[in-house]
Amino acid sequence: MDERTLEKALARAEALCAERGVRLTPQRRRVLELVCRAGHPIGAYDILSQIREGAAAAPPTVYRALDFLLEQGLVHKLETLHAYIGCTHPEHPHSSQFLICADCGDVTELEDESIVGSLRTAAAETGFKPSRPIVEVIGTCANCALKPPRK
Amino acid sequence: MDERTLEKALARAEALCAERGVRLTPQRRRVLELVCRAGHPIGAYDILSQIREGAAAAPPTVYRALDFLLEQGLVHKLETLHAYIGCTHPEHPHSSQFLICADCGDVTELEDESIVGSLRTAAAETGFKPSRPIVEVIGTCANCALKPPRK
DNA sequence: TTGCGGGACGTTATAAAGTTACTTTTGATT
DNA sequence: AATCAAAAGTAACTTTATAACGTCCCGCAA
Ligand SMILES: [Zn+2]
Ligand SMILES: [Zn+2]
Ligand SMILES: [Zn+2]
Ligand SMILES: [Zn+2]
Repeated sequence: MDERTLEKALARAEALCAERGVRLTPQRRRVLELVCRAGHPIGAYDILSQIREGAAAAPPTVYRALDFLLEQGLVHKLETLHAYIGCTHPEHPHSSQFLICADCGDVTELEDESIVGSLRTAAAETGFKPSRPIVEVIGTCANCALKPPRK
Repeated sequence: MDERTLEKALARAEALCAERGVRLTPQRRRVLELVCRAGHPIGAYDILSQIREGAAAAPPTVYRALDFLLEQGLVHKLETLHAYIGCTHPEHPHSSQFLICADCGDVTELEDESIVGSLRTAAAETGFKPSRPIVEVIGTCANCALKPPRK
């Protein structure tokens, strides 16, 4: 994520948190910044080591900030990667889907109504009430499909 | 999984592996048995501790067996639970979806064409080539929706 | 028969991800 | 100023997974 986009994302997060009456503390803001700046999924311990460049810190510091950011929908967790990524449209709560390129590591966040719809329908048929649908598709992105695999 | 079903599942696994020219060794068979017997998602270290009741064993023993069983499509991994479950229809390779009850822990394996279709369509729109679609829906199963939450 | 060569397994150690429990600080409210 | 809860600091620990290397066993070729 470039500097310009980052600024906007952080400003938007500030505004959202203010609106919701929750505190985007400096720590939380810092973690959000690191997640966004990475531009790709980043692990909790990667975040931690970057934080440690400026100050002492331990795992709970990062995990607490991530918990907050996840609750507020400002970041998402990619379960298959054990990594976190900034949300591209945090304004409204949503259930999104991720396309994860196994070659270059790029991730695309989708919000596809037809996927959500088919999930809902299938669940309803068995009487299941979904609360958190996880959809992570591993594969090859358009870019990487064109060129020989990296390495 | 009851004893009767278990027998059948193991026999089916034997047959499949023979057909494919791969070896369902005693270790692998034992791990498959433990996964199936559990009847619900079971962690690698739970499997390990059960194996240890009979003999010395270390994590790689279990993970290697699981890798084999995953490759052969005899078990699935639930990424959100870090746990493994027997496949209900291992005859043909497939990409399935899981409904995971957060209350009772029960998991239903679906093979829903409309979900797969909508995933394929959405991916195709961005030029993404899916190889491993992960779909795990956390929620409440029909049974648990009826009665007050456990605990 | 002997000597590969590869797959399966044993063993030790370590990495990576996440949590618990308890203390201290901070900041808003009264 | 006193109070209280949310946030952050800190140390230890648990859980999940992998790396690295050695051994055994079996099929097959020389
Ligand atoms: Zn999002
Ligand atoms: Zn790519
Ligand atoms: Zn299956
Ligand atoms: Zn249930």
